Amino acid sequence: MSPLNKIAPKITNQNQLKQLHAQLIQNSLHHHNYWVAQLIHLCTRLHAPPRYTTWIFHSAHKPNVLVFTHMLKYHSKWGAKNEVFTLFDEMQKANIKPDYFVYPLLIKLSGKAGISFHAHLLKRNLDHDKYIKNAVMGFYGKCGPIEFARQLFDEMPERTTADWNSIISVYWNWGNEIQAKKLFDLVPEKNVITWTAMVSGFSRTKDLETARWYFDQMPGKSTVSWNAMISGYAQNGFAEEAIELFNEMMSVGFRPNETTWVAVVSSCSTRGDPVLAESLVKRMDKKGICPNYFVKTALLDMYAKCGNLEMARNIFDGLGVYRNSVTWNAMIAAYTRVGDLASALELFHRMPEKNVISWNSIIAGCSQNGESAVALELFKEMIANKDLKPDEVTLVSVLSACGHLGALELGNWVVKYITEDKMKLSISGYNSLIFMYSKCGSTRHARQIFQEMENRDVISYNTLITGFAAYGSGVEALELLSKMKEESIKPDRITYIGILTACSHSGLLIEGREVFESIKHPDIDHYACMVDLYSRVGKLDEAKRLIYSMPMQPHAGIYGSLLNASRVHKRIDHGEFAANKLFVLEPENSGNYVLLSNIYATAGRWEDVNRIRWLMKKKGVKKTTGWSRVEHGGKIHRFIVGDHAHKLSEDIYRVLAEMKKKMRVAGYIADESCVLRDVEEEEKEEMVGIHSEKLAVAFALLVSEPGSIIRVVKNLRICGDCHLAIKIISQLEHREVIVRDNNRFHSFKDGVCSCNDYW
DNA sequence: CTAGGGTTAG
Repeated sequence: MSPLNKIAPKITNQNQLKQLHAQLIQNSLHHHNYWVAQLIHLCTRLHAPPRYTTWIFHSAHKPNVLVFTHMLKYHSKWGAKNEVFTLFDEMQKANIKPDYFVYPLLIKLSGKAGISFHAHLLKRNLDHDKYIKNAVMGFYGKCGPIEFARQLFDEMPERTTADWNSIISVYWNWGNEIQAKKLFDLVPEKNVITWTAMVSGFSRTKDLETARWYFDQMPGKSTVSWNAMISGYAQNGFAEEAIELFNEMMSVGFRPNETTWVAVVSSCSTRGDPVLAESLVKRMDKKGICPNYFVKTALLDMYAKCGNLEMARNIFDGLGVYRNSVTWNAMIAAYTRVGDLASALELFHRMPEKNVISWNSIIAGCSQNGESAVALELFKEMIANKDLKPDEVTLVSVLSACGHLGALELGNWVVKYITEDKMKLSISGYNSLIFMYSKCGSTRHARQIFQEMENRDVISYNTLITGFAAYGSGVEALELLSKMKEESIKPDRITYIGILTACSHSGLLIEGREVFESIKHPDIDHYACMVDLYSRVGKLDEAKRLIYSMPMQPHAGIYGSLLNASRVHKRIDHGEFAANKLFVLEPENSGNYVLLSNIYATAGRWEDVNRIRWLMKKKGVKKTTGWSRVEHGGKIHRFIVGDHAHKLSEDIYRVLAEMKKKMRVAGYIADESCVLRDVEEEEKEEMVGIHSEKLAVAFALLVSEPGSIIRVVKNLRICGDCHLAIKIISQLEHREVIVRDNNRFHSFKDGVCSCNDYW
């Protein structure tokens, strides 16, 4: 025996492995099957990269069973199915009979094809071997039917503790807590593994108290037992408990291994605390830990969540061949978290094997960063791929994007998908449905979903209340407030914002004031709602008094309410007050200048109109315009002022021209805003344009069924004359036109607008 | 060489 034999078991990192390899080459031993097998075994243990390991494998001239077996184990550890089966074919071609060690590996990896393996084994009479039986049991335990696994267990002539442990973990994998516990109580000789299985089982059902009970009762603990409990805490968001238990583990003298570090590092990610991150890294360095790729991925995520994107990217780049889908996903999520969609998308498109989580990360990332249209495009791309199945997480993001865009058609498609697939939704799934329907203007459906829910949380209530608020259904919103108190769900600050907005949009001054006074610690947004309420009902002096009495510095939204109400209620004094505050707070916002100038124009004060125009010019404020969007045929069409980009542009402008003609015949002036009188010709050119809403409406008229509802979505303040135009269109066409503006719905039918405070 | 612990998305 070579002295190298003594070195092999002591090898703990890849450098030592390479040294051993070099020595073998020097002694011309690297072709020997024994050493090839040894080296591959070490590669498996040390997570060596596939290229290196394959190279070692090929240095054997005539690989034997042992070499093949180790290579199979290596690939199966990486989950490389194709490689495993290719190797199995190669093995059969080389006329090497697979032995009792090979079949279990194959069965484990074969997925649904495991049944045919079982048949293959039965045919060859190989199914009596203990290991193979165990593997077959494991297969049925994993892929079902679970009864087959149980039958194999019951038929065993004698059962070792390992067999008991296997069947217990099968039940845990299927979430059958009752059977798992029943069997646990029957195990004649429980060992550490039996106990640890219970700890991890209860952790998976989020019952950490019971998990901890088993952990505490456990007669002898191993590192794995500690890991099970620490990971249980970490995965369920109990970062404090995980770290505390980790410290306890160290103090009673257990050595943490890589898995321990993964759990601890991920707890630190949950906390997002850079100081703790720093101290953990120091501790790891002091221990001289050589992190494997699991630890490195956890570290990547930790750095990303603690705000150090540069370090995260360093780890990502350094991982090289060890990058897997988890690494990519973590890095993509890191970019979307800070709003760097460009980098996230770039990585996403470069990523080799995208799984559901990759798609979910990028779709949610786009949706949360205001790129709802991109999110929906990506979703369509995702479902075009038949190998991928969107899950609830996907649909929550997609429904949210649908809501933001007012894409009811696609939203309904998602609902159909959920129904047809018999998908079981969690509370947040239902909440996203409420959100989608509310935002698309279907309060009836939103309410229906809300009523169908078995359990509701504060978000369910908030979403529906906010929906009612946008629709001006103040009474319904107030009813929900009392209903949630009945259900003993505590209203939070968002609830009160919703309620106050609802009161404000339906002119419920007394009720709103009552609610406002009941809020224990009103914050700036609650004051803003209250100012808005006073403003809208025309009590501008009260509004101004409230602004002065606020314990905090008012923000732009507060003066904005006052300014808008000053226009409606024709109060130049308050308008000037609010506008002057706004010119300081947000000098770039053109809307404020336009509003004040509109106020002057209505009063016929043309010098002041011109003064504001001049002020805008002097400050270099550009009039900003927003997109209007209309959904048709599951696609979002968006329009901007004077837009000619749409492929139906010509027809759209033709429809618009027809509309204008009809309007003129009906005695309306469609285009010119009253502000434009006495304004120089060149400026007039710039101001008029064709409003994006009008383009959107014209498009909708062009493509939609006669009599159908037209939904236009815009998130900026609408100018008065545009409302007028839409009003006229709805009158002439006998169509309902719904406009979402500033998160508020305005429904026009036969020339009547359902919102009462606008004119 | 069959049983317990690992990183990512809402």
